[in-house]
Amino acid sequence: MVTVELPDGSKKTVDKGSTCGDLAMSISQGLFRKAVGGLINGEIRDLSTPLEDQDKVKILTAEDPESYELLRHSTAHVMAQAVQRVFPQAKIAIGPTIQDGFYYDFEIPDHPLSSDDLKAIEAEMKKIASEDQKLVRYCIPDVDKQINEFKSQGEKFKAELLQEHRDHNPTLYLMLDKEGKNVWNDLCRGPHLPSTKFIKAFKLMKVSGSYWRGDEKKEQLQRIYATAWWKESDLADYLHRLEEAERRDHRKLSKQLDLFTVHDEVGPGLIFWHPNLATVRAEIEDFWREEHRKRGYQFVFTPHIAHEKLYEISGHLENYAENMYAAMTIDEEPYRVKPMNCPGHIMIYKSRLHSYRDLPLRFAELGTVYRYERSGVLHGMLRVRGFTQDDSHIFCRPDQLEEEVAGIIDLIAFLMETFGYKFKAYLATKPEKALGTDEEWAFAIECLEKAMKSRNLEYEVDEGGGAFYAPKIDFKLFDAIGREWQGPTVQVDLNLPDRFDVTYVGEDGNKHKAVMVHRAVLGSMERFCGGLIEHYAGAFPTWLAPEQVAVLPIADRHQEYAKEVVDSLRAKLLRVKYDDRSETIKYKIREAQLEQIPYMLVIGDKEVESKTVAPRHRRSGDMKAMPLQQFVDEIEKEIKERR
RNA sequence: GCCGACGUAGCUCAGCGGUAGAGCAACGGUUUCGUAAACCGUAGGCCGUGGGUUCAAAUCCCACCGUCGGCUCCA
Repeated sequence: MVTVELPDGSKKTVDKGSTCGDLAMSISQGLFRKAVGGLINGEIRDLSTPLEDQDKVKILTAEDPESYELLRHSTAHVMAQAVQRVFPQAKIAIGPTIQDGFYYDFEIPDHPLSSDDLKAIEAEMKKIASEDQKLVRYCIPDVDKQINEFKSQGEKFKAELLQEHRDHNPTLYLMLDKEGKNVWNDLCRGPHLPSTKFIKAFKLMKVSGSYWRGDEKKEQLQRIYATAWWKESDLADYLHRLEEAERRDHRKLSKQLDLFTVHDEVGPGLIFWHPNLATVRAEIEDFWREEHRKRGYQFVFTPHIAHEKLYEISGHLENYAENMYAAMTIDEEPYRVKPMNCPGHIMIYKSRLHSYRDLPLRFAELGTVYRYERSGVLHGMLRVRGFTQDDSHIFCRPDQLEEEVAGIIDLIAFLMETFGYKFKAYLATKPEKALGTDEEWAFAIECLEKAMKSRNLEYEVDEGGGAFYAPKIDFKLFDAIGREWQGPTVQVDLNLPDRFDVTYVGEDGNKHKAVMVHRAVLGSMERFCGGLIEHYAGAFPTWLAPEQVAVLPIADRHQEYAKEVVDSLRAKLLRVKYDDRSETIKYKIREAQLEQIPYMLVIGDKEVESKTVAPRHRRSGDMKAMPLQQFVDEIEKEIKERR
């Protein structure tokens, strides 16, 4: 007999050799019918897994979030089987689960997959699901024999994987039909659903290229992305979420709201900010400068090109050359367009000697840099070749590091909250290949951790995730619809202070190496604003809105007073659109609404007579008429509070 | 860079071997109107670029450029 512990803490004793499924059955038949797997000691396992004494077991059903792993992974196998039914020449590679779904990579010689193929594969998958195939775990008794079998089937990828995993108790998952005949199998660690009958709601999403093991030098494969859910309604919800994301796409909104363009004549990845988006950016930059000035930052400007010597010293030519544009020759000397702002800030620091009393120095710049990105990765404003970083470099003494990092965390938290982003922090520690001594890494990481703790900032540790030159804190942002964005970063540079000999004179009269912190809060104006467009779905809060108020006279006779209203609003520095065209009020409202202008002021006979305005909010609609001054007070308050 | 899809009017799209189309926007009139589309008219295109096939190419083929979805990388 073995005794296991259930999630509620109770104990249950079952026969030796009982499986997770047996346990479910012993609890209730209903549970057994719904059971798709087990969570044994925190690990997701097959329902057929034999239980050991003292195991902590939870029976997984479709109700448990962990069960998606089983569903999607098994659906991936069903898809692979279907692909090989439709294309017998297809060879299978790997098929992991990912966020919201899974993919599977195939090599299908001389047949690029089309959307019609996807339909055919999907139809075949439905068939397999209804065949109620059993998924059965099978330990490979003779690895060499199995490798040879894979090879004879032409499954070279599986053979290669098995060879690699030969010492890790490799398993196959067999798929058995009603008669118990093995109709398909895949080298797989599992776990899986007991049967394909649970697979009901799935959809193949798209095909793309990929490489075997993500290596461009290896075979080019075709990847099918797909999603799977327990219920049709969940699938429908998911597809709806995708539509919502598409509706918010910053490139699409840019066309509707006239925000930015790129031009063939200029080049890909180079952004033109139209007046509307430039207004948003200018507001963000003003806000940014204000918050930095409050926190003791000093603003600097640095040149856009520099002699190659600078990047030789910084090491960028050595480590970063593939992202830098080719040198241009000026007076027979090689110059480069700047890919980063740090060397420039160091030049300013090094222009004179610094006493320990001078520190910390916090240099900040909205610094525009240019980096070569391969053509295939460019994406609207989110991935471009020229962009402006909200860059800052803090030079301080080791004893000041913790406090400086804490100050940065405060700034980050304040800015992100203002924009309505939720965030999560990750501490990235020393990678295998790294510069700097163990002591330097340990000290920097300790300071980062202490700073986060002092601010009660929760964080996860990303072991070995640091840059080769720096331990760092990375922030992930979560937008209005829960999507993840790369956010602020704080890095303690363990490289450049050495390369540039960045020092200060200490109390003892000797030179000491300064600590250099690199940080970006918004990241780049391009990516941040692109993300904001999607976050707000184009409806910028009033303080950012390109136009804050639309003044809409109903008929021509109202124009005189409407113009007065416009002038007094403009005198308050509000951004006002005046629509005096001879269109109906319905039409003017519709247009202002589509332009996402926060407030519309309708001016008709009543307003002219009583010297009021009738505001309409883009979301909440018609408001009560009020004196102009009252409206001004309210909107000014809203703007000041950056709501 | 690689794999796949796609480039037709400012925008959204139809046309897919035989004289370039629609709606919206723009422009000109008429209308003077109370909370998401008044009416009439005008203009707008080397059908991404360059080659080829054909009596004839937006349409078929090739190359290039760009965009999109991925691979990879990252602010």
